[in-house]
Amino acid sequence: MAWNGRDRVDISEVNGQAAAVGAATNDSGGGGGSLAAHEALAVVLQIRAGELCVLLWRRALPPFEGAWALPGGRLGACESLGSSIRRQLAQKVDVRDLNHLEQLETRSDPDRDPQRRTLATAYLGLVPAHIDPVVPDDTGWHPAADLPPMAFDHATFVRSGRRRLRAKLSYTNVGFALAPPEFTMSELSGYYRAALGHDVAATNLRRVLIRRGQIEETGRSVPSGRSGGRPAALFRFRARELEITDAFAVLRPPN
Amino acid sequence: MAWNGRDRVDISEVNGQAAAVGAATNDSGGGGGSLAAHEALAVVLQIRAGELCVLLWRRALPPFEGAWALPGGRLGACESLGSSIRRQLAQKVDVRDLNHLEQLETRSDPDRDPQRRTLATAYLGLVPAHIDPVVPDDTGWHPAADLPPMAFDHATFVRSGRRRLRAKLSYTNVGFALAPPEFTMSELSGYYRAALGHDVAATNLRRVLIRRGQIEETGRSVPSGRSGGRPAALFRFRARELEITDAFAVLRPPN
DNA sequence: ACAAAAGTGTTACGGATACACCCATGT
DNA sequence: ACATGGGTGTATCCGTAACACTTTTGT
Repeated sequence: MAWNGRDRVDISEVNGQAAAVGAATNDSGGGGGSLAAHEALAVVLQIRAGELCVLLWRRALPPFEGAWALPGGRLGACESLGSSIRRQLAQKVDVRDLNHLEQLETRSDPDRDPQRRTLATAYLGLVPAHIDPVVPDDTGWHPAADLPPMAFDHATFVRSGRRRLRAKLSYTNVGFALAPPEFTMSELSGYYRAALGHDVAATNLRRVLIRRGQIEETGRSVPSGRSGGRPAALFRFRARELEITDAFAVLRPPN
Repeated sequence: MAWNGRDRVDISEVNGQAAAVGAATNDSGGGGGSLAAHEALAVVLQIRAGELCVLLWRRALPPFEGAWALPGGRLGACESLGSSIRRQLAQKVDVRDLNHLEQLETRSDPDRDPQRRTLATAYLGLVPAHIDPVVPDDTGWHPAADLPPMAFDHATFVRSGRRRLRAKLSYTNVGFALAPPEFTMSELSGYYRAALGHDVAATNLRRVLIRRGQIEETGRSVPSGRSGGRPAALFRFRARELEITDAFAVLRPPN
């Protein structure tokens, strides 16, 4: 079946002049469109004690009483989703030192919240390893690989964030968002190991990241520990913004 | 500053029992949260005449009168964003033969729509090259690399969709969504060339895709044209669902 | 026979991994 | 001296790009 005139008016009503009057009332009914609650959530990840952890808070009230949930909450009337999640992380869990924040995805299943229709847009936030934010009592870090019982569809957001981080570690410089300002190569390979879930040889990691221009030597080094060993050189990431350093290696343009 | 009790109640109000009564009224005001209009949009791409094209319709009314816009519209009360955009593409522009549909991103800038607060979630839809949907008069295909004047932030969604397609061509089997059920290797390399924006040698493309198990020979071939030449073998994609066929080649697990 | 288009074989090369070996320090 | 951990050099391997060559058809 082809398009009919009436449907197209739909679009004009939304973005056009017609929407200016009475929009809030005539929308809530049928298929024409509805106003829905919208919340911003964050999958905040940090490497803690050699393990990739996610920040969760424990719900005290139903639904999902006692289950763990992602920090976040309702979108304000005059803010974007990005600034909303930044504000809420700062206010509610005292997380201000995100080195990186990016949008993950939006879930819209009508039944995802049993109480009322709520859309949720999740963000991936990364906290560098040297920061230890003071979080509320009901809030804590949990291994991202071994989640406690989670509320709503929040577990799927966490898995999505983990996947995103793992993928980006291999073709971008996101590492900067996991590491402190300066680090040794064995520390860095520890962060990579925790995030990727498998061993990463420090010696080759160094070459890969230097070849790509992601890291550089600071010139300084840390003294060796009590068991001896050569002092480790200190490195830093050259950029503090996300960059794609290894655009896909296949189907690349001819010379 | 650390968390204070009042803020946390926010979250509970949203997802908890407190929200059951009076939510629609007490939300629209301050920073506590608001109900917003939400629309689903689609960046529908197809290779047409050797060029990557996007489906747009021309706005007849302000705002952005005369500018081109992505198809889509308001989210219905009882549908998810994915089913909403499928419905609207079928109803409004008669596009039913999407081989692939995936979410791109959600934009929430309060000023993105000058008339009223509207969030938009864009999807990437791919139509195979052998289909020619009957679209309304005000709707047409435009080269994705050379967009006409676009309404709202829609141009940024198109660029985002193009980037996504290009990236996924190199590490997934999305090609299946651009190509007809059967194709010759030179046809396929034409689709890749159009989508990637640079030459793709058919001879190597074949080896790459066969090595990865993406395509296989059908056993049949097409007769050569009037200018002669060896008949071309016909291939097909082995899967019709998105698969990651080349997980990132670096920082891979040790043997 | 010749031109045209498809397909195959072979080489070259870029980039990563693996691993042996060398360096700097503490005890 | 020797143990310990960091750093360098080098061999190897994997997969793709490039390109010459062969195959199959039409005129």
